[in-house]
Amino acid sequence: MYVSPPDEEIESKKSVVDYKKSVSRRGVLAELYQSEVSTLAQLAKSLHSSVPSITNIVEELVAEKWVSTFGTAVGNHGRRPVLFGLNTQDKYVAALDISTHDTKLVIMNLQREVIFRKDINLGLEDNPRFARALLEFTRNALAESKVEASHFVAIGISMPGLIQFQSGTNMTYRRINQEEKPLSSIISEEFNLPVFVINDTKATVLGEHRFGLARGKKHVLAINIDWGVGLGIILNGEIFQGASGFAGELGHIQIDPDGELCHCGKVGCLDTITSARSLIRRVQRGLGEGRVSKLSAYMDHIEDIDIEMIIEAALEGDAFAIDILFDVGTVLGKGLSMAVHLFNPEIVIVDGIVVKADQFITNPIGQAINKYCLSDFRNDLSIEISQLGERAKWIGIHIYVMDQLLATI
Amino acid sequence: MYVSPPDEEIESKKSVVDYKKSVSRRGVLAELYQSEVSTLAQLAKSLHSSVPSITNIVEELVAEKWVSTFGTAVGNHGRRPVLFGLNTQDKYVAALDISTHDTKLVIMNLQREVIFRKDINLGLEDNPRFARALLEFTRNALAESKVEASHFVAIGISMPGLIQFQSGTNMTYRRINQEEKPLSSIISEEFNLPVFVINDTKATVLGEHRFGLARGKKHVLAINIDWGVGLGIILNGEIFQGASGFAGELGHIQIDPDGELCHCGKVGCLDTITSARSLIRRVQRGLGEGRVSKLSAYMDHIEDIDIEMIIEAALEGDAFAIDILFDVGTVLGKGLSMAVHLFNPEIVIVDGIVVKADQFITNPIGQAINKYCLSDFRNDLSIEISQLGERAKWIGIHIYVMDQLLATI
DNA sequence: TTCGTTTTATAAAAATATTAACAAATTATT
DNA sequence: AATAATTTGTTAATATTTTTATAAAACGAA
Repeated sequence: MYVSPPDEEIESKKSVVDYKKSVSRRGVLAELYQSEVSTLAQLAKSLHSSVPSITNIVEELVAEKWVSTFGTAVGNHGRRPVLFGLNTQDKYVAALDISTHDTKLVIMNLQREVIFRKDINLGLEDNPRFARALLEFTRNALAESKVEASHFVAIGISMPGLIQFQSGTNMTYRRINQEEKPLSSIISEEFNLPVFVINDTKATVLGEHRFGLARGKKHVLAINIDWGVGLGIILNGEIFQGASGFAGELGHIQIDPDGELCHCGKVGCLDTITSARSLIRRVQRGLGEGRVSKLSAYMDHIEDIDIEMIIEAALEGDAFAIDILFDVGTVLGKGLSMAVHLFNPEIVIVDGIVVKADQFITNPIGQAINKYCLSDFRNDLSIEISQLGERAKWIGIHIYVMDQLLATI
Repeated sequence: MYVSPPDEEIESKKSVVDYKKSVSRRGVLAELYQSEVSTLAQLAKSLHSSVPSITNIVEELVAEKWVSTFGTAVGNHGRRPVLFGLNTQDKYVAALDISTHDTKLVIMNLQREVIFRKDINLGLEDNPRFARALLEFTRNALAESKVEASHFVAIGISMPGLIQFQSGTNMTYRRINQEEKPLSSIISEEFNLPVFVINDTKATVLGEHRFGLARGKKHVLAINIDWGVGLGIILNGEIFQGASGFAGELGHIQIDPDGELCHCGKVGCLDTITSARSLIRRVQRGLGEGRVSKLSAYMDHIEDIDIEMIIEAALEGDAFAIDILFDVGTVLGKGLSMAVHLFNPEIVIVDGIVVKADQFITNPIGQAINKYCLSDFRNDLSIEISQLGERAKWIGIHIYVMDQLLATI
C-alpha cells in the first residue's frame, strides 16, 4: 500500500536550501499547470526568482520527466524563447467519476488531455459490493488502457456525499468501506498509488474556476442541480472545504418550515423540493388537479418521470412543465441567495441536468436572487451556466490530485 | 493626504533580492506579532531561513524601531537566548470603535496594549454631521493622548454596516461621506496616516481568532447579537471578506416567509426577529395576553424596553423573559445552522449584549443547531461565549491594521 | 540587405545566504 | 565541584543565487 510520508519529519530533516528548492519546484510546476506553456523569463518573473535559478530547476524537472519543451514562441520582438510545459507523455492521472447512475474512468496526461475513457453502468450504492465492483472495473479499465502502471502518478475519485477530506472517507456512504478501511485506502493499496477523494460538486467548481467560466475569479459558487443540490465553493482562489470537508451543504438547509420530511430526518430541506420524488409528487398533484400537459402521457407510469422529462416538455412549450421549473428555480434561488449573503461571491455558476432548461431555470433563479438578496450583493454578481459540462468534473479531479501531489514534491 | 503607493509598480521595480528581503521582514514582523516574543532560532525555523540571515533582518528592524529586545528566556537547557518582540514604545495604532450608541478611541502600542482611551457619547448616524463630529473627537483625543503625531503608524476604524473593503466605503451609511469622499479618506487626509476600515463583527472575530477562544482554529464563525445580528468569518485562518467585503450578512437571510417587513425591504429577515422593535412588540403582545412578568413594570413606557432589560428579568428568573430569549435563541440557532452547513466551522463564538444571558441564550442556540444541523456538522463543532468582550474588537482592529500595513513594508 | 532595437540564453562576476565550526552560556549528571 | 550535554551567538568557509555582461536570435526600419 502507498504510504504518504509524514510531513513534519521530512520538513524538519530538510535543510533550508532543500526546502527553498522544493518550494521553487512546486512553484514552477503550479505555474506551468495553470499556463499550459511558459518561458523561463515568465516563470522567473512570476516566481520572483532569477532566470538562471529557474533554468536550473526547469532542467531538473525536464530530467525527471515532469516538464518538456514545446518549441519556441513566435510573434515577439527579440530572440524567440523556448516554451516549457508539463510533459504530456510519461505521467498520467486516473480519474474515477462516480455518480449514483454510472461510473466513468478517465485517464488524463499532465495537461489534462483525456487519453482513455471507459464507462460502466455501475451506480453508487452504499454497500461493500459497490467497492468490490469499482475495484474490479478500475483494474480492468487500467489494464485495457495499455498505459504502463509505472506511468500513473495518482488516482483521483469524485463522488457525491460528505467527504472527510483528511482521510478521504465518505460519511454519506459509510458502508462502502471494508473493515474500517476507507475506499481510498482500498484502492491505494491495490494500485500502490496515492488516492485523493473529492466531492463531485467541489470537483466541478475547481474545473470551472481554473479552466472554465470562473477563471481568475476570487470567490465562486457553483451550484449543481439534478436529483439533489450540491454547492461547490472557491474562496480566495482556492477550493473551500471547511473543517471536515463538508462545507457547502446547501441541500439540507431548511427552506420551508412546513415542508415535507427529508430522508435526512429534517423537515423542509431544499433537497426535498428538488428531489425526483418531490417532482413526481408535484406532477401527480398537478395532473390530478386537471392541468393539461404533455406529461399526462406518463400518467400510467408516473414513477418514471424525472427532471429530464419535465425539462424536455418545458422546452417544447408545455406550460405545466414550465411552471414546475419556475417553482423549483424559485426555491433554488432562495437557497442560493442565502449562500450569496454569506459568501458574497463574484459569480455563481449553474450546473447539472437542469442547465438543459436554460432560461426556464436561470430566470426564476435570477428572479429569486433579486427578491431575496440585498442590492449591494447583486450588483457585482453574475449568474452563468456552465460550459465545460462533464469535463469540468474531470478537470477538477485532475486539479485536486495535482494540488495534493505537488505538496509532496 | 496619505497616498498608498500602487503595488504593481513597486513590485516590478524591486529587484528579486529586495522582494525576498521584504518578504522576510514581513515574515519576522508577523511572527513576532503573533508570538509576543521569540528567539532568533525560533524565527529562523518558522521562516525557513538561517540564523545569520534572521539576525541581519532583526537587527535592521531594531534599528527602525519596529523590534526591541525583551531580556532573555529562562528554563531551557543551553545558553539563554535573547528574546525579541515588537517595540512597545515608539509606534502606535489608533483605533476608532464606532457603534450606533457611542464611539471610543483607543491607542495601542504594537503589542496591542492600550495606552490611552477616550469615549464619547457619539452614536453612528447616517449624515455628514457625524463625520465632522468624529473628526473633531479624534483630533481632540489624539492631542489629549500626548502621543507624538509622528509615532502613529496607522488609524483603524470599526463600524457596523456593509463595508467595501477595497475603498473603505460603508455602503450602509453612505451619507457619512463628504463630497464623494469616503470617511477613511477624510480621516487619512486630516492626519496624514493610512486608514483602514473594517466591519465591527469582522474585527471581533479577528480578535477572538488570534488572541481569544478561537486561537489556532482554521475555520471560525463569530456571531454578534445585540440590536442586529452580525457574522464574522475566519476561513483558513484568515478573515473572510468576500468579493466586496460584505460576506457574512446573516441578518437579512429570510427565516420566516410569513414574518414582518424588514427595514431592508424584504420579509422575515433574521434581523426582524432579533431587533429591538420586534422584541418590544413581542413583550407587548405577551403582556397583553395576560402573561405575568416583571416586565409589566414597564407597561407605561413600553418603547424603552430593550434586550438588556429582558436579559435582566430572565436572570432574575422571570419565566416570560426566559421564554422570549428562548424564542430568539431558537431563531438565531436556525440562522446559524445555515451558516454552519455552508462554512463547516470548528467553533462558533457568541458575542454581543446577549452573552449576559449566558445559558438562557446558548441553550436554545445549541438546541436549534442540534435540530437543524446534520449530525456530521455538529460532531466537531463547539459553541462558546466570547471572553475577550469589547477588547476583542480593538484587538481585531489592531490585527487588521497591522495586516494591511505589513503588506506595504 | 544592413543596422539598430529588443528579447533570450549563457557565462562570469558580485552579492547574498547557508552551512559548518567554535566559543560562550547554561543545565543536568557524575 | 567538575564534567558532559545542550543550546545560543558569532565568525569563517562554503554554497547558492543574483546581477551584470555578453553573445545569439529575431524583428523592423532605413
